[in-house]
Amino acid sequence: MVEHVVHGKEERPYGWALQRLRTAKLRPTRQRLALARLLFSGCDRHVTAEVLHGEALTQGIRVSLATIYNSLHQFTEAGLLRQVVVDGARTYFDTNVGDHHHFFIEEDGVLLDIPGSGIAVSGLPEAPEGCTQGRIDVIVRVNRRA
Amino acid sequence: MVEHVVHGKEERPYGWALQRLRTAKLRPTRQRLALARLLFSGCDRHVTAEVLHGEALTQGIRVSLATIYNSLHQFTEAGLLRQVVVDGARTYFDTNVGDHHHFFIEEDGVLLDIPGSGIAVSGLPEAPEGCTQGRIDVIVRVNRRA
DNA sequence: GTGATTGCAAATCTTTTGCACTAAA
DNA sequence: TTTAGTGCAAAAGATTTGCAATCAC
Repeated sequence: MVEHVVHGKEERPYGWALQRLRTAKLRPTRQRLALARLLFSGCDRHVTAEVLHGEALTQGIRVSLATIYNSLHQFTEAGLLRQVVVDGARTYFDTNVGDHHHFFIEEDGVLLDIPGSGIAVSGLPEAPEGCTQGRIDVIVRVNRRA
Repeated sequence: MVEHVVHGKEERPYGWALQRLRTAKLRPTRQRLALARLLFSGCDRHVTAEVLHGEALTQGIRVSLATIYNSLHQFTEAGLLRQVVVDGARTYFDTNVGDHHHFFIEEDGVLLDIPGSGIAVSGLPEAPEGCTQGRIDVIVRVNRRA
């Protein structure tokens, strides 16, 4: 049994998912561990509940869709994931919780990260009366060329 | 019977909705005319299908929800409305089709326009390989202060 | 054990669809 | 007429919920 899984350029100890769940005060159940590994072991990704579920089943991980939804929301609350809204039809969860924005390819519902460094939104008025400013989402919609 | 309806600072001839529908090549039916008046007679607004439907019923306009959805999409295709996605739960339609962005008050699902003039997004990379850039949406999420 | 978590199936909610009926041109 | 548009009720999707069974501690 391998002791590490590769993550982009760096490696992550196998017990990494366990640590993250513990830190997030989420009981490391079989399902949550498996999902955490699916989500965080590779490069950054954008998943929908349906896609993640399919992936889990493919890899022989038995999880119900309800648990997928629960976990995605719990991970999001814990700051391990970020929700991205681009398309009324489905919700995307992004493993990249850092500062960045998105390209959205409308034809095939694909999201691509745009690193946040370098991007600036200027000329914004201040938040409306009685409101605190939160996250700024920039979505650049793009279309496949004919 | 008044001959004009007020629209912000300017006035609009009563037959205005009719004109818009004709121009958009949409048959001016009783329902579409009524909805066009509800949508375009006052200030710019952000409506959901449900809200528009309720409003129509309140004013004694008999329309089915299916027709509301049909009309909202037809108006959007005709460029009279613009769809705004901020919240996976429902779709908003904006009567302001000009260049602008939005504040979104998460607590109560309210959208506010931010005039586009003056706002600039700098540092964007070019669209991904084989793609043409479309609209850029900037959503500033804000929260009610305690 | 005990309380948190899971799975299932049913429920909910928004949006879409099929089709007979009605109205505009 | 002729064809587009409407309403209804059913269907479709995505997501949530209730609750008994199961698991982590």
